[in-house]
Amino acid sequence: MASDTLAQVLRERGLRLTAQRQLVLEAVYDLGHATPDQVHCKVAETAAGVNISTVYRTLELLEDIGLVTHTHLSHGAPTYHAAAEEQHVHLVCRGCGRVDEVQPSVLDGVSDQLARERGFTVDVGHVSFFGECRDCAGG
Amino acid sequence: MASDTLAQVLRERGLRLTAQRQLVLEAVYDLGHATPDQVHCKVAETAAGVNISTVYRTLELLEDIGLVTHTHLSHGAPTYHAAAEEQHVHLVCRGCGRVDEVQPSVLDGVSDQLARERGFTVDVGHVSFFGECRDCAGG
DNA sequence: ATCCTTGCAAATCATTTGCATGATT
DNA sequence: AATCATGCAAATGATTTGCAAGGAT
Repeated sequence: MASDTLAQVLRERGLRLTAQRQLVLEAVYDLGHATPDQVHCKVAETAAGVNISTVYRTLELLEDIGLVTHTHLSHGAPTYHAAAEEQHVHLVCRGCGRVDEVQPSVLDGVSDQLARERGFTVDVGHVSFFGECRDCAGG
Repeated sequence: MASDTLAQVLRERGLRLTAQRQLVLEAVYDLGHATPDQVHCKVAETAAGVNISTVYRTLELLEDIGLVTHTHLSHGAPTYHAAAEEQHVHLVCRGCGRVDEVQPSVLDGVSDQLARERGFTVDVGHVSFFGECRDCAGG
């Protein structure tokens, strides 16, 4: 279970396991992709008193620890998601705002080419494509 | 010249040509990729009194008009660049922060594949890859 | 008992907006 | 002269931080 990992990693660092930290981590797992504010709302469903600044601090901590990652979709809003799911590419639809995911292998060709021609190593875990999804294109 | 286009487009809309608007547009051309703040600094080199809110308003206007575009690189900072150069892919180095550019044609394979398999139309003018450039990888 | 975490409030930072003054057409 | 644009300052929204009180080990 995820909370076991959390407890363990925290202990290794001499940090403490708290209800807030468990809730924030669960919220990230549940939501898939979420902004700090959305995480805060989700957490509030269970524990209304949790402060937004605690959410920020906890997300930062969880990212440090390696349990979550964040990306910047659309207009600069940071969205957090579980680190285990890191290896994917985001497809963000400008029409409906939906965030879809695809295998990072779609980038194999590009990343090879960029490595060869530019010496640039692409971080395939942090790629987002903006555009229009099938539904929005059809309508 | 660019300012001719600016004057012309403004006139068509019943808007006015001002020194500030010319300066902001020039700054965007000069800087290549720049945040509102960087544009403001550049403009200040010539006209110290220009207000930051004027820069924001002007960038928005220039984007409306179609002379500049903006993208979100790295941690959510919006960067503006000339619309004429829109068709390129950004390579953002996490090491040194440098922003390089490549032809959007590197994405031909991926965008074809996503269109076929997902029905997703990639906006190739707004793609950024994060990673490590040759210099940073070597050191 | 120690010292990490939290909540609260204030501080910051980026961006936006209202309004009176000043500039462009 | 008629409006549009600007500067200024205050408002806003997001995120960060200081600090004292509370909680985990």
